[in-house]
Amino acid sequence: MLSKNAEVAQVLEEIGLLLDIEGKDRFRPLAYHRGARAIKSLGEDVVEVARRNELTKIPGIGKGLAKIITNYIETGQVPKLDELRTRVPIKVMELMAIRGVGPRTVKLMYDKLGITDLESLERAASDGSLSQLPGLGDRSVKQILQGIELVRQGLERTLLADALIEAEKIVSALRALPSVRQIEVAGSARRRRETVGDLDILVNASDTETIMGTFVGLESVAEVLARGTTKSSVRLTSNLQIDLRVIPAESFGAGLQYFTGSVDHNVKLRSIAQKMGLKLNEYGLFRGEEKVEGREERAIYESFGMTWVPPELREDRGEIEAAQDGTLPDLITPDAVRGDLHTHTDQSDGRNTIEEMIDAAQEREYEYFCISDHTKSLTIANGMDEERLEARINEIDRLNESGRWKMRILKGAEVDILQDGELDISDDLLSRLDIVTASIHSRMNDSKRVMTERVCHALENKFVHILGHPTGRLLLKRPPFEIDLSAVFEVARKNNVIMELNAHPQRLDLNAGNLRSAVRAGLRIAVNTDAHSVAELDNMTFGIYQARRGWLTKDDIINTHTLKKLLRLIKK
DNA sequence: GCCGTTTTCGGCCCGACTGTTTTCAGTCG
Ligand SMILES: Nc1nc2c(ncn2[C@H]2C[C@H](O)[C@@H](COP(=O)(O)OP(=O)(O)OP(=O)(O)O)O2)c(=O)[nH]1
Ligand SMILES: [Mg+2]
Ligand SMILES: [Mg+2]
Ligand SMILES: [Zn+2]
Repeated sequence: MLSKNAEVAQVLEEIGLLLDIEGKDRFRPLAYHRGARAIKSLGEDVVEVARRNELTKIPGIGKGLAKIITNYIETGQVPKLDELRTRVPIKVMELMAIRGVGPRTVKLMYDKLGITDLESLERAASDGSLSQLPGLGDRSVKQILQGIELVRQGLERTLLADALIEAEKIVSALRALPSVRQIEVAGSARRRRETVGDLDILVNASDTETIMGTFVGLESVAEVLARGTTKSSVRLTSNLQIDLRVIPAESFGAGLQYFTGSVDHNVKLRSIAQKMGLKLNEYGLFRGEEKVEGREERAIYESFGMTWVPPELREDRGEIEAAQDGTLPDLITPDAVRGDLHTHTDQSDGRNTIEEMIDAAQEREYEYFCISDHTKSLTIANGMDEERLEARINEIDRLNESGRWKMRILKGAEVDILQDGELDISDDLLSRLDIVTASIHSRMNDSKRVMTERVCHALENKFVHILGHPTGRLLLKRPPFEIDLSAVFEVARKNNVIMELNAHPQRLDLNAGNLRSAVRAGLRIAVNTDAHSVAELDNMTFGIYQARRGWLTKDDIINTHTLKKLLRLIKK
């Protein structure tokens, strides 16, 4: 099951690959690849963007690609792709997914041996015919056979949260080496993308030999993909790929800039350098032979008359222009958070008691903390009925009165939005809560129109403060349900409802693109952990990462405000 | 196909590693 964005990206990707293979034009396929990347990292429903007629506002999408996308959304058809597939009947997506196999190899294999898919390639590799092709020796064939297996296993991306744990292990192993002066995680992990394709690690060191040796010799390494003097790659037993780049001190800033990406951000920056008669690469910024900058990443941006761009924004979505104008946002930082407005206890499906959760919140020096267990229709989560909710309200009153905690404990609930958009708890009881979060937990496959009406209706309930995980996505598992977010935003604005940024590493919902649109639509955001245990309170960090990717500032986020201001802002 | 304080035409980022190759094309970052 794919989201529309993923479908559209795949269409563009496949056209790009087929054009690559035809080899007629070097640059046209690049445009399709760039378009595919742009849609993949859009972080907003492409259907919505198309409906607003704003596809060509996306960098890399022009009239041509916009037409293909619109047509695909409206009819499900892509004549250009059908035509290409007829001319070049190759399953490019699966063949080119093999490491080491690119367009030239696919074309050669097709022309000489009629290879069109993994199966026919495997046969040719096994019966010896493949190694007869020019440029393909026994080593290549062996690598291809291994590659076929990996493709069949299905290469998934990895959740940022999981990847960062793995990164820390590798970083600490390498940091222990005496010749290592600096070491940084770069790539999409440094940009805090919610999922990463691999880990990219940059080292500043004098002695590259020992570094590379240690790196490829790490216990978790399953396969060494490349080993050079400045760059090596391995695949771990977990199948996660790690790229290591070693760069000398005087180039470390340029190396970090390069290795952080994104590709499109890099290409744009390098083009700007070019136009200024300069050259930017991972070793520095050069005027002719002379290195102008390189040690400090910041100085490279400043050389272009830009302010330093926070890695989370480096996606070529307007950040370069904003850096030139000096109008980059002052992004939210973790220390600005004053409380968590969505947490669970063992009253519903949480693991810890209410007191354990409050103690943990106190340790995090919060000023307020909302307990918001599930309500009755979520039976699978042991949701509370009115009676239990009322008892909970009284309990929190007593806890606040006890004076055991400096922090204010807010009375909340995560109330289920029913099939008809009504809530499963009476207004009477809702009125006694400080914070009401309304969430969809059922019937997520209903049509877009139904889902939109359902959510909008719930937001019109005058006791609802926050819409919980507004699109219901589960990363690597379930795409967002279909919903017209612009309509939701409009109703939310009218009714003073806040959008949640659910900080669970598998949700991060709203995502970056939608956060940006929500704020543009005049809404505020609550960054909430939805913690089901004490440990999960630390997921706030991932929420802040995503908020930064959504260009959010402190003021956009409701739980950076003091208790007093918070309560005033949520008032209907 | 995209895009614009050097252009609406004519450019399009730049470098490392591998294999099989006699000097580099292909692939990947
Ligand atoms: N200038 C330039 N830099 C590139 C290119 N490809 C990759 N890079 C840089 C920017 C990337 O962020 C960085 C790491 O490459 P990756 O392929 O791992 O991409 P990234 O980490 O951004 O995304 P990922 O989550 O791994 O798919 O290397 C390129 O074609 N040109
Ligand atoms: Mg990467
Ligand atoms: Mg990489
Ligand atoms: Zn919840």
